[in-house]
Amino acid sequence: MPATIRDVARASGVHISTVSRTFSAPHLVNPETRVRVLACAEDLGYRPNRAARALITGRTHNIGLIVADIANPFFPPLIKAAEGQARHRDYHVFVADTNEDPVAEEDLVHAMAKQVDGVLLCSPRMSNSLIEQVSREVPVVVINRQVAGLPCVMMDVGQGARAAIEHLLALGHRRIALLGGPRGSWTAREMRRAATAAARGGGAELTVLGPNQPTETGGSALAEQVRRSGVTAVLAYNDLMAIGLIEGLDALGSRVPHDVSVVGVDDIALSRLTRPKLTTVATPTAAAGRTAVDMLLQLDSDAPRGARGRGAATGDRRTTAQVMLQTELVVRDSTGPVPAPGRDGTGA
Amino acid sequence: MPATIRDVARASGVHISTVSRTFSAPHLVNPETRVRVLACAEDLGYRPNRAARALITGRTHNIGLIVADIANPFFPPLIKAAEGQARHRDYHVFVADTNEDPVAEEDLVHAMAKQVDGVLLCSPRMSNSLIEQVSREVPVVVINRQVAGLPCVMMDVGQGARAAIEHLLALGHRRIALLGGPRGSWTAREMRRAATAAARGGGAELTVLGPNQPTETGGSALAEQVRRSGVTAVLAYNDLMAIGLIEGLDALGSRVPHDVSVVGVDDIALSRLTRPKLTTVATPTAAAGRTAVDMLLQLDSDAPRGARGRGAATGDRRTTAQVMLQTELVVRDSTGPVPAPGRDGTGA
DNA sequence: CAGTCGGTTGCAAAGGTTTGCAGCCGAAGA
DNA sequence: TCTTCGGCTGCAAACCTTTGCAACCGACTG
Repeated sequence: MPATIRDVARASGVHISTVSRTFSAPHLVNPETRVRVLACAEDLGYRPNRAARALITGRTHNIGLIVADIANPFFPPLIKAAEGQARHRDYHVFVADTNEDPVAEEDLVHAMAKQVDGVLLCSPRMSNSLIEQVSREVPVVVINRQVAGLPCVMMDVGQGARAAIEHLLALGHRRIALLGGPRGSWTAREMRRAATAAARGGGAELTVLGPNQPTETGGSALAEQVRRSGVTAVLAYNDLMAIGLIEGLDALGSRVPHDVSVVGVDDIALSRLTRPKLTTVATPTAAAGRTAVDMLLQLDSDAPRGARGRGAATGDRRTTAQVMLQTELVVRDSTGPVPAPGRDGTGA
Repeated sequence: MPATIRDVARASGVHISTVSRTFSAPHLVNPETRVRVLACAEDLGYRPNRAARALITGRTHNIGLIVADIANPFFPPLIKAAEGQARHRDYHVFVADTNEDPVAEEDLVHAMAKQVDGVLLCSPRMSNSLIEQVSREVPVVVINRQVAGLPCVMMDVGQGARAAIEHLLALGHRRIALLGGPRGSWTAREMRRAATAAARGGGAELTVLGPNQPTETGGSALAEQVRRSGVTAVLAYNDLMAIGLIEGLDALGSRVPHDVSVVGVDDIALSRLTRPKLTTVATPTAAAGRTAVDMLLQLDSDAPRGARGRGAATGDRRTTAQVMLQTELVVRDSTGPVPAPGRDGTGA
C-alpha cells in the first residue's frame, strides 16, 4: 500500500535512481527535477523504506540500548543522556527491557541486530562468553561490566563500595551486611569484592545476603533477615533495595539511622525524597550514557558494515577502549553512629 | 564480515534456498541435510539477516512503543505489560522516548516505521492530523488519546477527574486549582473539561494553572502560585506533579493535607511511598499496554503489509476499535477537610 | 510399463533501495 | 570545427532473504 520509489519515479517521469538521489544526494539533481520529484513524493506520501536502504548502505542510523529493568529509576537518566548524544549525531535510540532475564537479553540483541548499527548492553546479565559471541553479530558497547576485548564503560562501584564501608567504619560500625545484587551482575561482584576487602581491612565483619532481585521488594523482603543478623549497618546493591529495606525495617519497628544505618548505590532522584534521605554512592549515569554512545559511533565509523569491501584496515578493532568512571559517596540522613550496644539487637 | 546465507550454502554444498528453508521451514528439508546445514551455520556464526527477511516477508516481529517521557514512572508498568503481551505473541518491543517533544515524536515514528510491524503511540503530543498522516506509513495504535478512524485505547480520566473533584467537594472545598498538563496532551484536555464541569456543578470555583511540564519540577514550581491563589485543594495532572507540589508547598510552610489537599493522577508506585501518601486517580496502565498490543497485532494480521497483493478484502480496516478503560479514585492521606477559614490563606 | 505421488531440492524472481559507471547535452576552449 | 568538461540522468548490479514453481528421484499403483 505505501508508495515506493518506483511509484514516485513513474509519477514524475524520471528514473528511480533520480528519485533516490533527490533524497540522499539532492545536490546531484537538477533543482527543477528535484521540486517535481518532491512534489510527487509528497503527493503519494512517499517515504524511503529504511530497511531497504539499510540493507544496501549497512547503516540504519539507529542504535539499540538494552537495559535490565526499565522500571528501575537508575536507567532513565542514562537512557536520556544516550538519546541526547545520539540525536546530536543524527541517530535514534531504541530501548529494550530484559526484565533481568539473560535469555530475553540474548533474544533482544538478535532482534535488534540488523535494525540498528550497534547495541549498548547496559548492565547485562548474560555471561561474558555470550556477550562476546553476540558481539560478532553486531557492534556492542558494554556498560557496567568488563569484558575483555570489547569496549566497556564502567562505573567504579568498587571504589564506591569501599568509600561506603569506610564511612560506616568511621561511624563505629563493625557488623555490616551487604545486600547482594542479582545473579550475573558484574557490579554486584565488584561491590562484593571491594566491600569484603574494605571491611576486613577495617576489622569489621561483613555478612553477604543474596543474590537478590535489585528492587524495592527485593530490599523489603530482606528486612527480617537483616534484623536477625544483628548487623548495625547495611550496604545495599542499589538505592531501590535500600529504600525497600528501610521500609521493611520500619514495619518491623527498627528505625533508620537510629537502630541501623543504610547506604544505597546509584543516587537516583528518589533517594532525595525519602525520609530519611538516603546516604548513597552516586554513579555518573548520564556520563556513562554519553560515553557509550560516542564509543559505539566511533566503533562503527571505523568498521563500516555491509559496505562493499573497502580495502582498508578493517578487522583491527582492538582499539577497544575501556573507560572507568568515578563514583562519589553522598552522605545524607540514612547513616549515623553505631547504636549503643545491648539495647535491642539479637547480639550480646 | 558476518556470514550470509550464501556462505552457509557454499560451506554445506546446498542451494541457498535450502539454507533458507532450514531456518524458516525446517520440515521441508531432509533431516540429514538439515543437521549439516545447521552445523555449518553454527560454525560460521550465521544468523539470518532480519532486515532482508523483513523486506520480503513484510514482517519484522517487532513493535515500536513511543512514550513521552521514559523517566515518568507512569510508563514502565505500561511498557512491561506491553512487552509481556508481545512476548506471548512472539514479538519484541522497541521503546523510544520523545522527551515530550512533538517533533522528536514524528521523527521517531519514521525511524521506526520499517523496523517494526506497528507502533504504539503512547500519550502523543503530536496533532491529530499528524498522527493520522503517519498512520498511513505504519500501522498505529494510539494510547491516551482519541483520534477518529484510528484504533485507540484510552483511560477514562474524565471520570477520574470528576470523582476527584467530587471527593474534594464532599470534603468542603470550594476553591480548587487544576494543575494542567503539557500542551498537546489529550488527557490534559479531558481532565480540564471534566474537572471544570464537575466544579461548576458543585458550586465551586476552579482555577486552571498551566500548561506545565508534567514532572516533579513542574509541580514544585507551582507551589508559590498555588499558595497565592488561595485555593484549598489541588488536582494535579499527574502524581509526579502532585508530589512536586507537596514538596514545594512544604518548603513554603504549607502542610498537606492540613492547609491544602492534593490529588494526583496515575497511582504510580511512588505515590504510596511519599508522606503523606497520595490520594490519586488510579489508571489501568498495564491493561492499556496489553490491550494496545493486542489491537495492533490484530490490526496487521488483518492487513498483511508487503505481501504480494493477496486478493482478499484489504483496505477495510474500519474495524478500528476504540477502547475506554475505567479509572478509580484511591483515597489516601493527601486530602482532608477544608481548613477553617481566616487562619492563613490570602483570602478572607 | 506408464503414470502418480510424496519428499526434497534447485531456480529465479521479488522486495525497495543505493551507487559506480557510462552516456547525454550544451557550452566553453582551442 | 573538434575536444573537453561539467552537470545531470539512466542503467544495472548489489544488498540478503523468501517463496512459487518446476524438476528430480525412487517407489508404488494399476
